[in-house]
Order: sequence, then C-alpha cells, then structure tokens
Amino acid sequence: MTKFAIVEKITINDIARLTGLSKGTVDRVLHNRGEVSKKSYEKVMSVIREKGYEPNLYASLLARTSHRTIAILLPKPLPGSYWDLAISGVEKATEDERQFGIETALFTYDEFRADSFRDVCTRVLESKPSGVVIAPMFQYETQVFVQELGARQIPYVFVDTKLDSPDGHLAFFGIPSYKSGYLCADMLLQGDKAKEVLIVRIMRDKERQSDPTVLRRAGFQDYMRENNPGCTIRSLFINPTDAEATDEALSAFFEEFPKVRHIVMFNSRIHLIVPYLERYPIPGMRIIGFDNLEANIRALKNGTVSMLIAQHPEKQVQEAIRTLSEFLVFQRKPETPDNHMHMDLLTRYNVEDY
Amino acid sequence: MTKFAIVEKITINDIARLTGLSKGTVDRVLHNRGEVSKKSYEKVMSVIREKGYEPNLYASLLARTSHRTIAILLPKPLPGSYWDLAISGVEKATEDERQFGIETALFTYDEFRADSFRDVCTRVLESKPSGVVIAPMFQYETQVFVQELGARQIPYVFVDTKLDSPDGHLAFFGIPSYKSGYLCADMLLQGDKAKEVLIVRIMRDKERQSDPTVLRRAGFQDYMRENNPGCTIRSLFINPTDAEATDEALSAFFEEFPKVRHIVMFNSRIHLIVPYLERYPIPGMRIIGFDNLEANIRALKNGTVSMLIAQHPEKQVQEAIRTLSEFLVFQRKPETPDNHMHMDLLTRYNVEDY
DNA sequence: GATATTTCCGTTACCGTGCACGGAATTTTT
DNA sequence: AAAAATTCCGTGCACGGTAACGGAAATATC
Repeated sequence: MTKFAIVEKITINDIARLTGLSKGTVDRVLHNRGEVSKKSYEKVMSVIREKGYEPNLYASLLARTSHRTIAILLPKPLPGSYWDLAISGVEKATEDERQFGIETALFTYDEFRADSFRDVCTRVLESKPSGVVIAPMFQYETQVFVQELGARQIPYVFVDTKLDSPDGHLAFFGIPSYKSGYLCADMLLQGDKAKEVLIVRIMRDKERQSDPTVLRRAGFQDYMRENNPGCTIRSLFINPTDAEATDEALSAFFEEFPKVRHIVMFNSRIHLIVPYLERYPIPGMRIIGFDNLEANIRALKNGTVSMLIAQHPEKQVQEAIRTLSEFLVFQRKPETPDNHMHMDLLTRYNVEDY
Repeated sequence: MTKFAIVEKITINDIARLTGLSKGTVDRVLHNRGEVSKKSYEKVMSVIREKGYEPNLYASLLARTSHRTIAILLPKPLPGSYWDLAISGVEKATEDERQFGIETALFTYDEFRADSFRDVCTRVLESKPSGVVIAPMFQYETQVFVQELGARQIPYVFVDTKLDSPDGHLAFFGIPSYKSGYLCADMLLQGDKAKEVLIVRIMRDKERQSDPTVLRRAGFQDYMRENNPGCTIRSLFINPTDAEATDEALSAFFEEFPKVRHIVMFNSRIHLIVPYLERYPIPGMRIIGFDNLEANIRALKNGTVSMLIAQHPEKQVQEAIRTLSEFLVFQRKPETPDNHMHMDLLTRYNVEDY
C-alpha cells in the first residue's frame, strides 16, 4: 500500500513563536505590507525558508472579506456559435472558482470592429478587475490594452490567439493553428491521394487582423505540397448570412468540378454547407470542419460531415480562469505560460460520450 | 457586461439568532447528532429550508481536525503500462484533493489472481477508508467486497469496468468498450473496404473475467459484418513476454498472408508488434491500437502506428477520486452515476500537444 | 416531595489568518 | 535633553463552524 499522506504544516503562530515576534508582524512580512524592520523581516523569512511555510487556505479565505473579480473579454457570440461555447466555459469556471472568492464579469465586443474592442477595454479598466482573460482579435489595440494592464499590475491570460506582449502574459491557452491545418489535411486524405480538394471560405470585409484560419490554410497547403503535390486546391467563397446564395454557389461549383470529393472549412461554420449536401448528396464525399458547435455535431452524427477537429473553446476559457484564480488566490504561476491544447478528433462514433 | 456574482450566504449564527437558540444546538441539528428536542429541531429546520442554508466550507474544514482517506484498488502496474498511467492520475488527484483534507492510499493486486484481489480487499477494509475507488477485474470477488462496503456505509466508485451492484455505486468512469471496437473498425477502414484484416491477440491463462477487449472485438466484428461483410478477420496470438517468438509469429503470418494491410490490437500493447514492423516495414500498412502508453506514443510519432484510441485511465481515476472527495466533503452526489468518457483519437499530428 | 436520571441546551475554547488600532521603541527635531 | 515625528510591533477581534463540557430543565424513581 502506498500512502499519499498530508504533511503537517507550520502556521504563522509557529513562526511567531520561533522568531519571538508576534503574528501581526509575521503577517506583515508575508503580505509585504511594510512597517517591519529589516532585522525582523530577515528573521521571519529565514524561518519560512527553513520550515517551508504554506498558508492555510481555509483560514485565509475565511478571514478575507473581499471578493476578487476576473474580467473576461470575448467576441459577442451568436447563439450556437463558437464563442457561445466559450461562454459555457465561463459559466462552468465561475462555479468552480466561486469557492475561492472569485467572481467573473463577462465583457463582449464586436469582433469586426476595433472601436467596439477599445470601448470594452476602457470599461474593463474602470471596473478595476483583479485579473483579465482576453480573446484578442485586434493586434494593436490589444497591445495598448495589455500595456495598461501591465502598468496597473493586473495579470492577464490570452485564449484562442496569443499575442507576444512586452510585459508578459501570465498564460495562453489555444491550439496551434498551423498544425491544425496540417492535421486536417492528413485526416482528409487518409493516406490516399486526391486530384482536387475544395476549401470553402467565408468572405467578409474585416477590420480584424489575427485570424487563425489563415494559418490553418497555410498548414493545409504545406501538407499538400509535401504529400500530395499533384493536387489542385480550389477555393469557394460563400456568404454566411445568405443560405440561398450559398446553395447556388455550391451548385455552380459542383457543376464545374463534379469530381471533387474532399471538402474542408477552416472556420467553425462547416454547418453552412450541410443543407445543400443533404439535399443533393454526393456519394464518397469526405468533409472535415472545425469545432464542436451543435449544428456541426448534428451533421457529424447523421454522417454528412466526416470529422470535426475540436479545439474546445469552453476548455480553453475554463483553464484560463482557473490559472488566473490560482495566481490570485495561491499566488502560483503556471509551469508553462504557453499551453497548446489538444486537438480533439471527433467522428460520429466517439462524439456521443463527450 | 454580465456578472456572475457571489450570493450572500446565511450562517449558523444567523440561524441561532432567528430561532432564539444557540449555535451549539443548530450544529447538533445540522449534523444529526441528537440531544435536540423535536420542537427545537423543527424550528431550526424550517429556517434552514426557508433561507437555504449552506455551510461555509472553509470554516468547516478549518475547524475539523481529522483527515479522511480514500482507498484505491488497482492492478499492480508494470512500468510504462496501462495501469501505470492510472497511478499518475492518483498522484495528480491526491494533490488536488489534499486541500480538502483528503488523503489517498493505493492498494495494488495481481490482476490475474483472484486470491490476490481478495487479500487486498480485506486489507482495505481493515484500513477503514472513508471511500473506495475500484478497478474490478473479478466479478464475484468484487460483488462480495462491494456488499461489505455497502454494509459499512462506505461509498465506492468504479473505474475502467462497471459492475452493477445491488447497493449501488456512487459513480463509474470508463469508456464504452463495445463502441470503442466499432469506432476502431471505422478508423481502420476509413470508408474503404478491405479483403483481410488482422487482430493481434495476447494469450494468457487467465482467472480474470471482465475483459474489455472481448467487447471491443465484438464491436469491431459487428462493424465489419455491417459495413464490410466480405472481409476476412484473421487472428494471431502472441506471447507478451517473448519478443523473439512474437517476431517469428508475425513473420510466419505475413509469409502466409502477405496481402494484409490492416492490423488492430484491442489491448494496450500495440507496441509489442512495433519492433518487427520497424525492421520489416510493409508499405501502406495501417495499424490501430489502444491507449496512450509511452511506447505506443513513440510508435505513433515515428509513423509505425497510424492511430491510437486513448481512454486516458489517468483521467478516469482522477475523476473518480474527485467525485468521491466531493461526496465526502460537500456530500454532493454526481448528476449521472455512469459516466462514459470520451474516446480520444490520437495521430502523429495531434499527439504532441497532449 | 426529595433525589436521581435523563434529556436538552448554552457556553466556550479552539482552528489559522486578516487587519485595525493603539502604544512602545526608535529616530529626528528643536 | 526634552518634545515631536516616525518607525515598528503586539494585542485583540473577526471570520463560520466544531465539539467538549457542564449545567439547567424535564422526567423518572422511591
């Protein structure tokens, strides 16, 4: 039998006794709030180092009256969309961290308008949060915001997209975009070769700069160049808000290129092309998309979509909040700041038990 | 901005004030330790119901001196084996739950000897644990053990394999074996047909009854019957402790059936056939195995193995311990007792970020 | 009705930390 | 050297719950 027992911990009273000081002084040292002579400070610190003091979390939380708030900045989600999944992660994490006196405040912005993001940033700063989670869509504006956070000593964590900042983020949670495109290509071809493949893309006039789908496409193309050089990669642009036009575009495409049997989309909207394909099924078609949206999963279950690569935004956000909470409560930093999360492969046969 | 705020909670002092009793009496009611008149009991209960009292966890844990121990029964792991992964989950969970005053005690037994399991069971009972996690390999012996646990009011959770017990388990964490075999077949064929496939099996004289590989094989065979009826399923038995004999067996097999291009193993030991296949590579071979053992992952990364279906025993155990801890500390039961966990598909391109 | 039992309940001392308050010790000023 | 200003430090209560202890109230015994 192996026992993983609990080691006896030292208390601030013990430290007070050992140093001949009072617990008030020990407390001042522990929290760096001054009013302590150098001599006393050193005495306390040496005992702490020697005995390895760890504060009692319960006593600390019990005694502390104030709650701390973590602000979360996400693109405003449409129902059932990618960011809607992230929100469910916020809710879950809020429950989990409540026990540590952590509250959350969700701020959403228009992911295609930089001014909307700027607005939200100032509102976040006004709310004086203890920590911030950011899904950054605008490089420059985020840089400015993050600099301000650094100046105010407010820790922040990135999700979805990383942004190297001078002051340094506490952590990042996302998936490696380039590699996900590479993986996508591998899963699409399954070791075979293809003559033609189709990438369905969404057109929009966008102010937004950091777009993971660009990197995914690059990874996809590199895989093709290396493993299937004879393949023609075709692109088709659709309008996400006009289902009829989408159907027509697809119809026209397949009239022109009837031999295409492989389709991918690098954003989370594979479900947009599903209605057409269900109405006019093409045997032997292999379709891969991204992310575990409800609509995507339905298409996966009924066989229209072959596979989904899920990055699980809900988990990313949850981890981000957990990390921030741990830092605020235990002042513990994550071992590795940059955490590339697992890309989960979903098929109709393993999606149910998720 | 959406706020997920913290609701104000009522304390036992509030209850004492509202009922005109003392907090000692309130405490007696809350813990059902008698010495309270019916009249007072009702007064307290009605206030609790009305105001929705929830105890303050920190205060409770701070005041409580005693620690509780969770016993964990697993097959004795060989280094780098399936059960070794589970152990890492035990270690992780122990860290996580330590903060709640939970200790763990690991008991291992010989998974092929029922008497070894019986021995361990009695030792577990002697240790008087507050809760038990069991990976059951022996149907009857487990039934007996579990009955005894029920009689002593000790909650227990199954991992890996479920066993319907009369008294009822608190929870179960595992993957659906039959479905994993079905999924495996789908991933092996990738929509194509095959003339022949090979199942490599391990022979052993076993006392053990509940073997998930049997169910996996059934799922695999059913998939084949439904989607690829013309396929011949061949079996090859190897000796896990004799690498040379394994190589010879494989060599003989491929001499007799040189056209086979699909191999699966339903246990976690796909790595056993890797050395042979690396020495005598066969182009176009597709190989699928189970579980994220170090050796398997190496073979996945260098391309010998095409895919692994991972059930992540470390997560199963971790969840099991967490559930038990939550029950002991918060007296909260899981929403659903039976939790089929996600079957994770690993390829060389998504295994790194795990 | 006095005494012995039993039932019931209030008091109190913790658990370990946070933090405000007031005062002692030390340094600066005059 | 005395007074004023700082610096430094100890005391004590609060946080919410646990549980032992002893005594008051209610009931039983003779």
